[in-house]
Amino acid sequence: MRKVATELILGDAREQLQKLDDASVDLIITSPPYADSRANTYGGIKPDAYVEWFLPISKELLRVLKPSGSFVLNIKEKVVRGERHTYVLDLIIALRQQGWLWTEEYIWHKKNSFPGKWPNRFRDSWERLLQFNKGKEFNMYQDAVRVPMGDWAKTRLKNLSETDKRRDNSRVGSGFGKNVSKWIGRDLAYPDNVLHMATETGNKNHSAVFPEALPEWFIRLFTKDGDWILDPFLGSGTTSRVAQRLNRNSIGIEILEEYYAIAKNSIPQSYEKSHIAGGKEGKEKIPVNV
Amino acid sequence: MRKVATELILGDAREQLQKLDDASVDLIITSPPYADSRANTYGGIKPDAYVEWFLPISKELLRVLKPSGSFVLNIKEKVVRGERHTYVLDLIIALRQQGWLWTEEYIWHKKNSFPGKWPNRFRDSWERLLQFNKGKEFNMYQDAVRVPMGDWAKTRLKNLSETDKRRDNSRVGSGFGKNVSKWIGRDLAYPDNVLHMATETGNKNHSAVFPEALPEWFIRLFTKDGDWILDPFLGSGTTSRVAQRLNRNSIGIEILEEYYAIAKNSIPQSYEKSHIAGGKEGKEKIPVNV
DNA sequence: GTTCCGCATGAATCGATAG
DNA sequence: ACTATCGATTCATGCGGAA
Repeated sequence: MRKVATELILGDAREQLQKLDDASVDLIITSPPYADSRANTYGGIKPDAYVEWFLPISKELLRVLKPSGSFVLNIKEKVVRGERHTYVLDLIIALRQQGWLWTEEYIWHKKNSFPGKWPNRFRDSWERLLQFNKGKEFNMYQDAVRVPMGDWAKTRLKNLSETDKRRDNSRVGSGFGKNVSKWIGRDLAYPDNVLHMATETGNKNHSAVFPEALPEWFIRLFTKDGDWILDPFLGSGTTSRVAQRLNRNSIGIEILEEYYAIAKNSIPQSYEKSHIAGGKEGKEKIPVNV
Repeated sequence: MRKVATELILGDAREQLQKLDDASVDLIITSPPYADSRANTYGGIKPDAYVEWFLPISKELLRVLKPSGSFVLNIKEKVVRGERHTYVLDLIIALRQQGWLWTEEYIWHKKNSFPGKWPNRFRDSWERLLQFNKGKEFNMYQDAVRVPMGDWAKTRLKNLSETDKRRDNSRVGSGFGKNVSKWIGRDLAYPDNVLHMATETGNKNHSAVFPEALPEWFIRLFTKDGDWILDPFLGSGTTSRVAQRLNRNSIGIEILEEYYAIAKNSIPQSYEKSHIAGGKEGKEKIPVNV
């Protein structure tokens, strides 16, 4: 196993990003705090102020991303007074004005979305995965996500429509081998831009905003062995954990000590630079000579 | 079987909509020509001019829709020079300024999307279904679209967990037994806002922009027997056909004679008013006294 | 060792009540 | 009138203990 660096930084993304080198990261994938959510930890950004809050951060992201890299943003707008708020739409438009290209919008379909019943809407079971780039040319390793083994294949098999699921259930009685053979027969199919993945809820040791399969899919798709991955809102460390497992270098920034501790404790062999994390020698930049 | 009216109108939506009464329609569901497509019918609207083209139409739609009605817009932005164009986002923002409320965005996941392979993107297998309303109160018949529930319900009913009991105890006034009775015999759950529907291919003579299951779902959700449904871009008649089958009155407008003919021939017992379709007596409004 | 089943929990939203 | 808090609603998932 090759050695990779897994930098975990405790601090505010707006400050810590400034220490990173220009064009030094191959993939940015993150799930920033949504408007008004996680108010007790991240301060609860107001919907109307969301774009204004995010633009200085995305400006730094634009600087540190390599021209061949991609930026994947997991976000969803909040419902305010019965209406979907437009701050995510406004953000997309603002990011384009900042210099980003809005390449694609993937859909993350969460089957186990938050329950509830309301008179005017159903459960919201999807989120946006916005892909931005610096130019029209970027690295994409499509073959890496059609590997028929591993979590992705299992997820694809497990998460089908209700109709398919019923068929699957009825198939279970007649033997599991039938399912496997069906998958193997289709091993040349590329995926589409709708990802079916369940959230990992609190029954695990740590609660993460997205399941490991999600960053894994994009890491495989947009990076190769030894590349650098950045998550400026690391949370409990999902992105860094997956990056290390896939043999990619990574930098994770987390503002909240509690989450930072969870990330640090759950990631084996992480090479942390406490002098950077402590902010004592702010001039030093990473990643260099790790 | 009750008699319903199925008006099919040959003409330009911008003109024909003016003949409809104020607040006379319960549901508008349509799939307008996307930018740059159907160039020979509506002149191939350029992406940059799309909002400007659509607003006069949506203004009429706002007028003819009942306060309790919904407007469901099936639309998808085009990829221009490697980027997703923002005209759909711009349209949402513009429609809000016009007075519409952006209530919800449903995702239509097309399981059998058009195959293809590109160096920088996967198959686009989803489309937006934007729901707009005139106010926060509107008709919604959620029970009409319930789906089979997972088998968890059976086990859940056997024994209620401690948490369930605690949650039940916190309910104001309602007795414990009353709550349990709500679940007994129930095998239907409410759906979420991601719709999994395959496109209809092959076996039909005409190509429809959406499968019958799609308007059917929204017609069941937002209208009741005898309500009025409008599709200003009818195409080959899918919306009108489904509306008639579900015993709803409907008005369909189509500009292209070829599609109009297909719709007319494929819909049995349709009560057309040729003098309106021909535009000779433009003053007459429908639906009245049908 | 398997399979089965109980069980807690979650980027939520609405409407009523209170300040 | 306007904002803040709170209770009610609801279902897929995966862990862990039991069969």
